[in-house]
Amino acid sequence: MKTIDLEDEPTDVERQSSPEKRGRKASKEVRRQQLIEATIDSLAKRGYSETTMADVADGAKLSRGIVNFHFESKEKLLVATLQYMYDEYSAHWRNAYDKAGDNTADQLKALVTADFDRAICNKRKLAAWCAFWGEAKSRPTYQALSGARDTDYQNLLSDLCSRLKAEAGYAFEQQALALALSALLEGLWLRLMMGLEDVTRETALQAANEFLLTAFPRHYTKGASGIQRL
Amino acid sequence: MKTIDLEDEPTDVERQSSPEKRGRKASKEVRRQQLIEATIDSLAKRGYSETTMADVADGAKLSRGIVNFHFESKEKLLVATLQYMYDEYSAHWRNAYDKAGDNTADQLKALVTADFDRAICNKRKLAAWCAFWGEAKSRPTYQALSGARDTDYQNLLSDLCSRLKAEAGYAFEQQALALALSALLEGLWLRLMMGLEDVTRETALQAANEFLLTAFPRHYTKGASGIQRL
DNA sequence: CTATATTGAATGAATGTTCAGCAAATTCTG
DNA sequence: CAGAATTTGCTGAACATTCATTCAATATAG
Repeated sequence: MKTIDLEDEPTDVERQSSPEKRGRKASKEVRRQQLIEATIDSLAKRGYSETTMADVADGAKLSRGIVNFHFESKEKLLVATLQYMYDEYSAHWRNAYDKAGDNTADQLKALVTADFDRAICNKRKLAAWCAFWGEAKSRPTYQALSGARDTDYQNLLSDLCSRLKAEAGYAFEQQALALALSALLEGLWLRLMMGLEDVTRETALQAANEFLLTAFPRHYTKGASGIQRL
Repeated sequence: MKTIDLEDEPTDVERQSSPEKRGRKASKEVRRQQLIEATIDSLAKRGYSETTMADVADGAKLSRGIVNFHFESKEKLLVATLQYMYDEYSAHWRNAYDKAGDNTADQLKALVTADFDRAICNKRKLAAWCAFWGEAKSRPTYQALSGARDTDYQNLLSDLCSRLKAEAGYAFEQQALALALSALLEGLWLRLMMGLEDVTRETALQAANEFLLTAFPRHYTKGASGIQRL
């Protein structure tokens, strides 16, 4: 119970896929990707306000002027980074949804579980998300991309809640509950990021499951690991 | 349904209580307070990374060097601002709790309702909170104060959930549910701050109430305005 | 050899901090 | 109580630093 289970996955450049292209002269896309990863690192380590172009360049082990070459400006680098995280998150939940099968309860469970997957839910990424959240209000460019849970996601959640309600005749108001659910997920992310109390990926997922359990008692039951579909 | 109900309360210096001391020479405490309010304004308007000492000084309609005179540095100004918001929030929920009477269900409802009170839950304050959240991870100084919902609050929520469970024999796991509830509240704040979708103070409160309704069906029922204790 | 990617020093703008001086308030003094 | 002396709050120009951006020179791949 004492170890915080939010370790980062391997950091830095080891992530790079094509080792043949590591030296001087890598393709445009590889460099951009490399710089975006370095940006996420810096956002996580130093926060938005302390992330400098030099940090990013150093993190990527490249020279100072490199970022302005591949991205036009700091602003554009950050937008590209946010877009990358947005796309990754988006692809992740869509994939989880596609793999979940036809059962509505399974689909909802899959979406919730996916949110706490190591691949997206780790200190590094959460810290980067939060860095953008902090700036989103005053930067129109960020706003659309900052709420990871976008309109599509929200609509899907709402739809699933609606279907479960129809299936089992729950009394809740579907729209309010869907909002509650997505806010809960985001709130748990925030808690994980803060990393104060002993909130771990596991306890966060438990809390989310507890919500499903109480909101949809006719669909889920307590299982050995987490919840099961009835 | 189209107007966003998140207007700020009167901004700027009009908030000041003692109008006699408005000219040159105000007491140390009054000046500090004035500068803290200007800081919140700037955080809300420009975000953390764009908030400068000049902005704050201009916002307070005072000279450039004033902040370093009353606070030693920018860092200390920001810490004082965060501390102020923390104290205010803390006093607010404690007051709501004290006024709620002896009934546990009433107390929990009062805490939740207090969270969406105009006095704390408005664009200006939420934006300022979020600005700090974005920096909290990389600044140890902020961490303790950034989670507005601190240990005391969390313990109280947990305690209330526990009592309600004992009263009515709910099946939920008390700790997970308490975490879910406080994360839900923070998540709703985040949503309100982003201000994209038509999430208003009212719909946010509805979502929170929907949670109480589904989690504690033996304690609450749908009422004319929000929920009622049974 | 040509085109392209990369470097790193130079530049200039933005910004936190300092501080000598000024002005209002307060205390002292005759 | 008047006026001098002192304390206290405040100003804004000057300074130093940090940082994004530029670009001429250089290295590498094809």
